[in-house]
Amino acid sequence: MAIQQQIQHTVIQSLEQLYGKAFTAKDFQINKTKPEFEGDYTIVLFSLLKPLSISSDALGNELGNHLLSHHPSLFTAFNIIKGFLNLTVTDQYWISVLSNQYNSDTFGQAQSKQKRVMVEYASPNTNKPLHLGHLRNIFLGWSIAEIHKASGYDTIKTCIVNDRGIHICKSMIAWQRFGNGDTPASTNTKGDHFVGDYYVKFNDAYKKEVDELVAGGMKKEEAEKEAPIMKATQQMLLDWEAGKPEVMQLWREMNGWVYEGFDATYKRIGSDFDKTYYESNTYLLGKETVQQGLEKNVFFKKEDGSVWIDLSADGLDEKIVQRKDGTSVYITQDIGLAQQKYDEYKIDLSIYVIGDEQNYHMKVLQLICKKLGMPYADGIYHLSYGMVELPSGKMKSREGTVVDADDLLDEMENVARQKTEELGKVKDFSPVELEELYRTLSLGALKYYLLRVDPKKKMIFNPEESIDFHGNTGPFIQYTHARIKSILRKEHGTDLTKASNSSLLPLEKALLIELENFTVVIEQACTEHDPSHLANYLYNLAKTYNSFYAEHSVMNAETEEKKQLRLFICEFTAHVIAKGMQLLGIRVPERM
RNA sequence: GGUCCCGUAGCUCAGUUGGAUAGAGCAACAGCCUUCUAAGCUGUGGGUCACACGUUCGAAUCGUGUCGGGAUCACCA
Repeated sequence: MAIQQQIQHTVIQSLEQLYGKAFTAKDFQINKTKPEFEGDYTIVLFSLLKPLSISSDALGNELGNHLLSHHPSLFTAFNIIKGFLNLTVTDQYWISVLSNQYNSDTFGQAQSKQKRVMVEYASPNTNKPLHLGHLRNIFLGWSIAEIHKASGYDTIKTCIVNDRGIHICKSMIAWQRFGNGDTPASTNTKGDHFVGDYYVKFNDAYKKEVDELVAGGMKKEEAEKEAPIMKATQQMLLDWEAGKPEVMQLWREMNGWVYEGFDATYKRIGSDFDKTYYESNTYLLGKETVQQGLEKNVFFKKEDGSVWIDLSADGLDEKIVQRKDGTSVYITQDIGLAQQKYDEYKIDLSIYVIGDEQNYHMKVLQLICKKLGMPYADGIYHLSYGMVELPSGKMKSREGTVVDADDLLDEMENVARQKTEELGKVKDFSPVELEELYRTLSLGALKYYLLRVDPKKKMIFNPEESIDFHGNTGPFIQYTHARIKSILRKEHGTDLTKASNSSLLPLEKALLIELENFTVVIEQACTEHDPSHLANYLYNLAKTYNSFYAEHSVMNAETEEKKQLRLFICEFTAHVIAKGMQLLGIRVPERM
């Protein structure tokens, strides 16, 4: 049990015994004691004064003494300052944390909750390569899945690929017209970039045609509809829907190129999926649901045959769920897919990692599922994240200011190489080991940069700062790990019993307090769907360790007992850093 | 216009189930490598927590309003 919970229990017990009144954890607050005061944890007494009609000094003294005399192994001292009861936890308790937890590989892995969660993330289009925004999405999705796993959930990572529609036909038409039979292989181009280029070519050609029509006297609006290339694209969509063989073949081939490109990027960033859904398979889903909804009177039909739901009672608008021609709209497909996910995996929770521009849409989706009485409705959670902007403003594909994922990864790796060479610490590494290290460091920097901030906030991506390897960064934490490992290559802790009676220096204790908190942080990151808590925790842990490292020698400790104690603290810290970083999708090197 | 999100140091961000004198990093300046990795450590300066009012013993945190930024309100996906 975590220390804060233990304190809570003991306080509730003591209050019951002292005053015969039953309190719950909600009736008072326990905080970590501020560093300028003596003590480890603080009970805020104010909320208890009225129900007990007692002064804060009297309560503090009685409670403090009671706690000390009844739990001598837990508490060693207390003081009261202005209504705050500061408790000092015994060194023996912290050392026991070390001896109990250190050896178990399962520290940081909660027991199974017997629940299954599905995390959907990435969700790319097959007409554009992945960009910086996708990276934030993918890193968040991957991490939140890992965090749930560590919290005891069964997890399924999934991806819905937007592989059909008018926009996909655009790149197909452009390739037919301008491709000259080129392929990614023949041009030595990564498949997703290859196809993305034709999407751009389409837009160029389209704009040219529109301009020509306008120059010929047509109105812009009309020209945009009448442009021959657009008409051809619309025809192609119809042909696709009709399953015309040559269109299907081209579609499959071009999407295949894109998937090869995506897979290379996924592999590079260490991401994968257990299950991939394709919109071409799901876009017709949801029709039965519409029927059910009509029968249940959740939906209603207008004169023209279109089907709607009225959400005005919930503060939203009327929303269409089926067109008058009987086809599904976006929301209907999502309802259908939600049902399919549930049918296939019997999931308890379904997390959607999607940008915050879809907040309204996801709210509607969940509300409709609820109104339809779907058992999975309450388990839907939209992990909404803000846009990634550049210091110069928003990324705009039309203005060519989109930060391409592959380019960015290349650049990050170059910086990692350059910095590593400057420091010259790993000259004995083989070329393969060096490449591995550059990848570990550059990805660590990028992932940490994108994960350390609250997902729901939009963030500024500053190319120079994100590439920084100092301060609050991934490489700082990785470096701390490598430093510890360097010590541990010399010697490991062997005997903690010798140290069990020794007293702890402030920095030793500070480290143990933070280490003990690891599982609490994982749980918090899980329930709040927010990996940034974990990222900031790891940074603070690494900082504390580095202070400790600068202040106290491990190998030349004052006594053999101290040396053993510190070796164990080092191993425990390295373990927590490695495990915690893994939950963020970041690897830690042995040397750097 | 309706709804939702955001506004904390020059910059990027923590801190928000109400708690003590609001914290980090970057940038600037000053120190620390004959001892375990200086991608590190220590210190200095830097704040009207957008603003106003309210609730409270106590507000960056809760409420109302105002200002500023963003998203969304399609028979697009």
